Amino acid sequence: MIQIEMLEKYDAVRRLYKKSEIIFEKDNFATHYYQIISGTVKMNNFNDEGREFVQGFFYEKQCFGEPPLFLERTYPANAEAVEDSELICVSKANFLKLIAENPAVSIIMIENLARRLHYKSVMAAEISTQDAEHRLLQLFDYSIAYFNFKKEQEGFHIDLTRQKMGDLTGLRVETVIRAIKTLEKKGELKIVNRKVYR
Amino acid sequence: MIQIEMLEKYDAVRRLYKKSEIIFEKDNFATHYYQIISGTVKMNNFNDEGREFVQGFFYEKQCFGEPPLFLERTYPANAEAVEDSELICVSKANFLKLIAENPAVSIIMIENLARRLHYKSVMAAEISTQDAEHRLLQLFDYSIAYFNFKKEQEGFHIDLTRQKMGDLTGLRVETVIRAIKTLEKKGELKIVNRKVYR
DNA sequence: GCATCATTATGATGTAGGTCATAAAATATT
DNA sequence: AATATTTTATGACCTACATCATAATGATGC
Repeated sequence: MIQIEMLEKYDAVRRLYKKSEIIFEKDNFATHYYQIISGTVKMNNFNDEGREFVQGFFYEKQCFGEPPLFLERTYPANAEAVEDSELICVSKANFLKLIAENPAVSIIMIENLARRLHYKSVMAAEISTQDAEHRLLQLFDYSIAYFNFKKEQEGFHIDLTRQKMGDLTGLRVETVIRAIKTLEKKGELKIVNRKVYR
Repeated sequence: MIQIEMLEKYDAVRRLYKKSEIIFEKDNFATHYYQIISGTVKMNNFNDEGREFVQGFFYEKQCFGEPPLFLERTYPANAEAVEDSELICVSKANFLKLIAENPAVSIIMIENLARRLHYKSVMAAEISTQDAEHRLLQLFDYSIAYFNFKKEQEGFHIDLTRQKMGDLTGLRVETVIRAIKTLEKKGELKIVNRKVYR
């Protein structure tokens, strides 16, 4: 999102996080801006029974967890490294200074927040009123547009495990497995070698 | 959000919308920035069976539907006047010009988007993994902080009909009615004269 | 090359919340 | 004041998805 050179002018610090390491936790106050240099990060919530819901996955060059920096609020979810990852972070004060001093960055930040809000609006409507199959198709079509899924012979390869699909749609693995099989029969997608193509 | 005088410098136009009138529809391209002078607006989606999901209610001085203006995307939901309302709107081109020329407005826009993204993150996790009672309590607590609900003797008056509570949480009216009665028994809220207090 | 763990898979059973029907109370409209 | 509409309410029944059990397949590590 933001140029690394720019972040470095505001005393950015690099740090390595190991797979499964927690970056920040729900209900804590936001103290830093985080951007991914390499690796993958997910933001998630757990309900009272320990069931996980994934707010989203974040990849190289993307930032995450900024909203609370702009509000007097805590994080709405946890952030965890999905694989070994290198992050670059800037303190809240420096980050707000960076934004204030660089209007061009504000615009980037607006576009970024707008994109995420758009995704959440679409998925919120799906999750609350649509059935399992519909939710999954929506997730796939959205993921194709947002993540860097590759077009192969069979179509776009939806590079997510059944479990992750469930975590992103609020469904259980078994339901996902059954739903995508039905969708295959209906011709909405293809399953080749256990991989899902749309 | 944005000062009316500022909007007028960019050729803002005022317009009255009658109760139930549609302001814009899902899947259309965004052409204007909208801000409420008076009245109430809701953004909603309908699933295949015509069931409604309310993305949010918007009141005086608030704006809505900006994300697609910053992206090359269509609206993720419809916007409808809940009561007779007066809106002020600015064309997309003028709005982007306004943002570019007024860095202070960018910051306001960032805070605004951040707040809505925060709300959606909290509700997404609730809706996808938590039970009816939990979802409703979360909605109430969030609404108290965001909307202008008043503190009365019995507590904060949750000024939403059962139907609206359902539309915002993806639950049916009957489920809402039953859940809030159980919550009253559990002492989580009070119901006096059919009004809900928390 | 074997052990461990993650992922995909399938069947049986359970349950929260949806659906449908019906009605009383409150509010809006004429 | 009479009528229509909306909101709150309750009971009976139904269904989509969750849960639990069990296993085969594939990936990762030592």
